[in-house]
Amino acid sequence: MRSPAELTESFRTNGLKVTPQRQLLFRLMHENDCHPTADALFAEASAQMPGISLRTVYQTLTDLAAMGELRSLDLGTGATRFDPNTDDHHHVVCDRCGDVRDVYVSGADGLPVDGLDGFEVREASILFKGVCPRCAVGHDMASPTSTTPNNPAKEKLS
Amino acid sequence: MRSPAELTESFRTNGLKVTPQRQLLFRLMHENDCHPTADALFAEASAQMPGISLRTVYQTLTDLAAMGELRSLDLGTGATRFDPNTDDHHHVVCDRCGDVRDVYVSGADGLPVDGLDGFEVREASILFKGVCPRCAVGHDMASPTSTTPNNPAKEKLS
DNA sequence: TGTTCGTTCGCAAGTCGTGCAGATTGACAT
DNA sequence: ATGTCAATCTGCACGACTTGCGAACGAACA
Ligand SMILES: [Mn+2]
Ligand SMILES: [Mn+2]
Ligand SMILES: [Zn+2]
Ligand SMILES: [Zn+2]
Repeated sequence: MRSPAELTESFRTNGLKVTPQRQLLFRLMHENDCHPTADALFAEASAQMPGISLRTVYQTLTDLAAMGELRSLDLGTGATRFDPNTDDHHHVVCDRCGDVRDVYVSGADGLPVDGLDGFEVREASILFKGVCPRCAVGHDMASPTSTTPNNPAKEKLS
Repeated sequence: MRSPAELTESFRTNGLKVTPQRQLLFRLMHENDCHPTADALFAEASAQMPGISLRTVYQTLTDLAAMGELRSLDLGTGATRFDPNTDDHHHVVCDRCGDVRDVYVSGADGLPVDGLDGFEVREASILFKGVCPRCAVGHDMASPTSTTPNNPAKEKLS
């Protein structure tokens, strides 16, 4: 997502007003990497701007998504999540705590897909579900003396 | 999903009762390939059994999913869809009409995934979005004299 | 045929998101 | 600086989807 200054510029040149509420959300989303829900952003925003309405948070996020400044995600966790990262990437979500992280899958394009006879595909998203490192602590059946030495950077799918 | 007879057997041996409502849903789901919502199944069921409740449809589908007899899917189309196909497969959904089809992606396992540091992945699902052949008719900007000769069996991702 | 406990049903309630309309205010011209 | 006007904000009601609850019901078995 672009910087608050760039968004301000862009909004004004498009006849859109730059309100304090919008500026606040520009700031809260910029460089945010935790895929917040509208409600979570409403909580953060309310701390800095008491009286801001949840309706406005929804409205602004929807607008930003429509402009392509951010992506709205349905990860099956109940509420829509908003993502300032507009790169071509995918997600992994923790079953236990709902934490979401970005993942990058190389070579996904070009895989043979059987069954889409005639379907004109416009978008493909990959969603991983599992358990995050924090939630895994003390909950798995691994040997008691050693945590599984997970490769911190690269693993294989499934 | 297993046959109504097999499910009946399985239910009874597990101390679960085989009610007319359940038998009907066994039949409606068996060999169903259109990924219906609870409400759609409720409509079908009501035709054959007036008075059956939507609550019971939800209950039975949830139970079957918990037993692994079917899968419940959140494809971002609003309502949960229920899938008697328990194979390892994925889905493509039409943006316009919501139609869903099964797709099989080979080689998805083994793709290098960057960013899941420590996440223990238990499941990976791929969701394609696009336009189905029926909805594409007369709505695209293709040359007017020829429909795009889509390969009917195999295409490449994205 | 009677007992029992799982099941069904109807309704209330919960979650998430949107429609609406009056009050507010940013942007710009005067 | 002030006025104008349309875009925006807010609060509330509403819609779609799903689940909680408890009384009535009925399948399974003796
Ligand atoms: Mn992301
Ligand atoms: Mn399927
Ligand atoms: Zn977690
Ligand atoms: Zn379609």
